[in-house]
Amino acid sequence: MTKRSALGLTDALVQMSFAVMTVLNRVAADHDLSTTQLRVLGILVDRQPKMTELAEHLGLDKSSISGLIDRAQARGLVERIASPDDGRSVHVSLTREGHTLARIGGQAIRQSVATLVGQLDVAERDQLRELLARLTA
Amino acid sequence: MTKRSALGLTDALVQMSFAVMTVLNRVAADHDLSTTQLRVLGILVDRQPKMTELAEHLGLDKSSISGLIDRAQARGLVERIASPDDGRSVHVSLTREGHTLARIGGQAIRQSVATLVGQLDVAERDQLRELLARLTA
DNA sequence: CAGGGTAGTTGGTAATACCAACTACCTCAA
DNA sequence: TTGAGGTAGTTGGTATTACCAACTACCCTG
Repeated sequence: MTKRSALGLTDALVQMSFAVMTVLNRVAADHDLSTTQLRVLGILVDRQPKMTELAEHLGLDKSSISGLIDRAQARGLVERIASPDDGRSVHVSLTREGHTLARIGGQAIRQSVATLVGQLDVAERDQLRELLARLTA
Repeated sequence: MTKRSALGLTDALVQMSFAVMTVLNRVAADHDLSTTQLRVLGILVDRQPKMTELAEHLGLDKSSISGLIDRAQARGLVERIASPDDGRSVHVSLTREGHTLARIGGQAIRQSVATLVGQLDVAERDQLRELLARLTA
């Protein structure tokens, strides 16, 4: 039975996740963003999804996206672009400023998370990366 | 090689954390709780901290705790207990119902997270658990 | 025993996220 | 081709979360 290690693994994963979320939260707050907004920026770096696609990606209701994008747009971070194919659809796209902030935020996250994993040597990090990659696959 | 793994580790950790938070969120919602409330229950399982200690533990402002505990108390999940030592302090304690919900929630989390790590075999889980344990240490 | 510090609450604000209802648009079938 | 039904997004209303600043009640020290 794997019961003992399974229990410990869950706790470790949850604890780890809170640590990561704390980092994300802090990085976001440093730039006057919420974690969700920072996440949106990260998503938009290489995509211009429709509102609904963004909602699915984030696991949020589409009505939550409207306000989120409203605020980001008011700050000049994103643009709404009418779909040429479908008069109902709106694509969301980073502005130049949004791209800059996404890049800065990404760097800050990488740096902070790097601190988190600083305990591990290179081989262990590689091991961890591979194990995690297997999970999300 | 090195560059790819360095970038990939952060991304994998962040993605994993969102996956875990989604699980926690869903489990909490299943019992009409927020993630924070579920977390509070988890903390209180083996402690009766003061409000301020709880705030520190959660990384929240003490004023945020008041409302949180207000709502949990209104639902009969926790009790405020005046400190015998200090007339200003209040200890927070799970009620019997709160304990039950904490236990049920913990099981649900373990089960859902177990699904997340289902891709890994026993040896890999053990490896992952050890690596994560190293991080939080 | 007065003055300064600490614990917790209150009030006010903004953001997040939900649901339900709505508008505008699209598509398909009669 | 037109109208019925579905889809995309917004709006309005509500609850929660979390913050800060101001407040009350209490503790401790000089």
